[in-house]
Amino acid sequence: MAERITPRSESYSDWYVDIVLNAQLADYSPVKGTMVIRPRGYAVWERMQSALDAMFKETGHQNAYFPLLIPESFLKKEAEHVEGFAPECAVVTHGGGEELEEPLVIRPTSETIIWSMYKKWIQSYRDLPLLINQWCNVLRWEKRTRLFLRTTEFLWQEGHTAHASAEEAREETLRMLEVYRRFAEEYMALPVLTGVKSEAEKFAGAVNTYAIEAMMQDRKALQAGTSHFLGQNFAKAFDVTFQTAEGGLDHVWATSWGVSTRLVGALIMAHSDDKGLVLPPKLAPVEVAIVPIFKNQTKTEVLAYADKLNQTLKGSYRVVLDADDNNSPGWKFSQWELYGVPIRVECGPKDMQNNQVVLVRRDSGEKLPVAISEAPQRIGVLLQQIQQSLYDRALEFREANTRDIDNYDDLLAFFENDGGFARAAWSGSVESEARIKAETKATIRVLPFGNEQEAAGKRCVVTGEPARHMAIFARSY
RNA sequence: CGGGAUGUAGCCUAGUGGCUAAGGCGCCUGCUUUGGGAGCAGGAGACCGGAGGUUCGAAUCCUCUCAUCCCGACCA
Repeated sequence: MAERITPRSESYSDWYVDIVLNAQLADYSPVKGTMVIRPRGYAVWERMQSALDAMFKETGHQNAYFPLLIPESFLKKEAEHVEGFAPECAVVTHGGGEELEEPLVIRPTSETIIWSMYKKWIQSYRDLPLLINQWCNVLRWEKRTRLFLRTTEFLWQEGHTAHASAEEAREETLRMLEVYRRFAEEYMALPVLTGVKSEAEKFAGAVNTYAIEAMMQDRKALQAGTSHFLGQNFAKAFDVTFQTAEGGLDHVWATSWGVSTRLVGALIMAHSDDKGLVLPPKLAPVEVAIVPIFKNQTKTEVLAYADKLNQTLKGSYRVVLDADDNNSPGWKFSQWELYGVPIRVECGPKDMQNNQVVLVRRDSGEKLPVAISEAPQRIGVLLQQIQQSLYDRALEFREANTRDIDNYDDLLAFFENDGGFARAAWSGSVESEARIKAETKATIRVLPFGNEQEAAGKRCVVTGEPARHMAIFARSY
């Protein structure tokens, strides 16, 4: 306890690890690349889940659960899919003490098992659309792992939908991308760019991959969610056809979309500071921590005063009263800051005399004395302000670190000296994207919607050929 | 997979061939304290990552091995 957190300026990745461990969000577990999500971290994930789940239900989706184990042959049915995932699959070869006839893959994603079932369930256009989501764990054998951001096993949500037409499936893909954008911005206070991924970055087996992309405090990009238009690729691989209203037979059109516990990592890296975690109020498991300040003579009165406030707030807020008398107030202040609680309420004898309490903002450190009778209302307003100012600050940071660049030397210099998001015209060729990656380590994070029009008349920043896109380049997680 | 680092009590660290492995934090008991990480007294807790070797003697030297972290390559 009371351990020093490495300052961001010294080492961003040490800082990140220190926050995760010291704020008790997660801990390393015995198997390489895996982690335990501790109660403080899991509570954040639960809040994310419940907000997202409600949004999925509102858009007509139902939850279901498909098995962890997938016959190895299923993965092989879609050519790009198997090529993309085979290297990172864990395979079960033995069960019940015997070697299995067919090895079973632990799901790296569930498209194949789901589409094998959709084949049974879909016969007619009347069965469509089929809109299913599942919350589960998946396993990808990653060579390099980082707490929350990339772990061998992680928790996520995967939506899989089937539609009667390409247009409808495309609409669904974009609808869910929009759900993710809203969630990131409204709940996580995280501004994101939306758009389509380049060929090199798209999902194995998709026709198009769309993503929300955020900037972290070290100016690197983080893909926070993806939504895929799968075309008829999986329907063809698994032979899923349906009778159209006109009596014909057609393959089903598909989408899939997901966000994972990586979002917790995004949340940490977007808002936290050298004192510890900073959580946006909407996702904070505890919104308000009350710290009474008392001496022996005043203990009873102050605790009664604090508890009265606690009881008043309880109905409306997620609040804890830290009545422990072993730790000093200063210790508690630091502790609740480390845990990222948005508002701390200090109340001691001086406050009692004035019928007030002191509200302290986690994001700014600002101390606000308020009349105790007004505290409940003021806290509500303050939580909203904190939520908003976290978003504003993150947006301001992103804007300040996004640069329009129109020649290759500047692009090289930008990633050499500054880093951030570079917006530049791009020909659309695989070679030029590969060259930028090789020389700057930056990749195309996203081709923002409407970028083609903007690119008209411009020349590719790498090759000088006529540009087809305005692309966002950045180094990424 | 390549490079680097690290494994000594729950955590951090000292100990680089020689007495019973040392200190800080945390933990337990008691007292005292409490407006920005409190103090005193007492206490529990370690086969020094593992195996083998060298030696009268190994946490320390050698060999092998395991694990984790960081950087890079790879990567929905």
